[in-house]
Amino acid sequence: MRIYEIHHCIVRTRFPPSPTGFLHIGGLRTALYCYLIAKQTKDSFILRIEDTDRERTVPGALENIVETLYWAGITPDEGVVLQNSMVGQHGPHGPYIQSERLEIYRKHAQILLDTHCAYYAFDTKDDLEAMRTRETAAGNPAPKYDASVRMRMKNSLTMTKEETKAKLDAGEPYVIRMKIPEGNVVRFTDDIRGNVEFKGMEIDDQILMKSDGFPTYHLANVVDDHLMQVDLVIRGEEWLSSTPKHLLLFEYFGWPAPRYAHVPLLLNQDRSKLSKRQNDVSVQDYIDRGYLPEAILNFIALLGWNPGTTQELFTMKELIEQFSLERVQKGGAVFDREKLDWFQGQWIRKIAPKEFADRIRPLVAGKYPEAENDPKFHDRAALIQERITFFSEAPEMLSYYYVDPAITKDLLANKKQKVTEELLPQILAMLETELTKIAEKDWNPAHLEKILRGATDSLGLKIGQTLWPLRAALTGLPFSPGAFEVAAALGKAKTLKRVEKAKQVK
RNA sequence: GGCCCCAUCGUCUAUCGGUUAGGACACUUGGUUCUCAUCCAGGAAAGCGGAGUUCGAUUCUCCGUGGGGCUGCCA
Repeated sequence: MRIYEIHHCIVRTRFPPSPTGFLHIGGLRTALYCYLIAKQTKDSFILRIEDTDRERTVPGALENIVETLYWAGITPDEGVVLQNSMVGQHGPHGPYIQSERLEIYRKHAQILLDTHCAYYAFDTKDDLEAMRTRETAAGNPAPKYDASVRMRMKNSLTMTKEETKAKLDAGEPYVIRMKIPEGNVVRFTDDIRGNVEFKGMEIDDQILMKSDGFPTYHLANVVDDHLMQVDLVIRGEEWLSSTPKHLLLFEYFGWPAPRYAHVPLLLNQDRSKLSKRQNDVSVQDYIDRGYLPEAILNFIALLGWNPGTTQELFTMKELIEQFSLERVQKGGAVFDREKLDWFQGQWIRKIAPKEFADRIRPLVAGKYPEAENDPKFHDRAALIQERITFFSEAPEMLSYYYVDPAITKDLLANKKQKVTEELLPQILAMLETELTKIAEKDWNPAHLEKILRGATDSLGLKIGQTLWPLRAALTGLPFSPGAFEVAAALGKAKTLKRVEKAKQVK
């Protein structure tokens, strides 16, 4: 049971990745869902960069994230955008990169300090580690910096105002922690999970400002979502248990909280959280392997969401029309490469023939320069479009147009086709004489078929027995488009030359 | 350990108390002018366990069990 009917109201959403690596496939799905909801309600999709962890920020990650989003067609209306292929920012609530908003966070942390919702803490990492060791030894299995230990640590709640001020003035490093009231019960309605209740939950005195002057996710996220007027937060399930902290922060500031929707995680085959060890996790990996954005989008949209109908293939436009949080699954979804490949095959076949040819031509020409100016390239490409799943398979599938294939006896003779080595000379001889008789103007699949069928019949053979050696002689491949098509496309001269060559194979 | 979330074919999922539990991928059988692919037709394949509510539970409740997440001066 869902409380919100989200279809008819306007919803601003945001996707806030951390530039700690290339865009993650799970992140792409979250971004897609955010984008779909915003577009569905004709509102804005914001891209914000959360680079508050300076140690984990990796160079180039930000660019990759933005470019990959554009590759997928998930284009932000506001925030970090691409302007003339360069990363830029756009919108009235900027900057949209958190490291450029430090002053804003500092100011808001001060508000919390002033209202006694937060306090300074001077404990060093060693102090904290010692505390954890001590508490664990005392039988506390999960020590926290909460009310139970807070009063024994070095912070502005245990020190006098003068002591605190002296430490601050002396430039001693400090963090700002969020003060958590005791014994609260937090309830909220998640747009995917319904009512979520944290009973008797112990929230820790979360650090809001780190000693390096950067905010943590919790502070920055809440402040930005409010300032950027985000209506709906769609994020991964790993954030579900920290939502009470965020809700409390909104309460401290006196701001209305946005709605939340926690999407289930993507899983490995063994149902653990999708990991690098077992899968390609960055979208870049899939781009490099040649997956189409349409295939990736279609596949991940359906990992955790379903339309309620038997439709499997979706364009972005259809996803925008049909997507709804109500139909998002609560449980995690295993990432199944085989199904992804099926979508890839479906989408590669949907490409217009001309575009398909234009896409594969550079690849083929890279290996066989002749293809560059081949006037018949489009016809050749058309024959393989439904035979390949990736563009990268094209060069091999078209190789025999540009180079004479290596032909082996093992390929020419084929048990399954009842082509024995003894029969081979007879078949090849027949092919040569019959093909020689055909006039250039009649050199087309239909006529070739008519002649070859007739000749095969009169030899008392089955059509497969003549066509297999022909196709093998022409392509040198165990599989390819049909013999008639290939012969027609190759032309009479080349065809005869290869049949001739096949006769020489020992 | 604590807190939280989740649970239908191998996988992604439909089902909003009554169905021969449906579809898709993968698998498999057969067909489609020769191979491969496409396409078409068919097959095998599922409600974690136990109580309860109900005339009737996959569906509602509870308890187990299992899986996952969080429990950082990471997000």
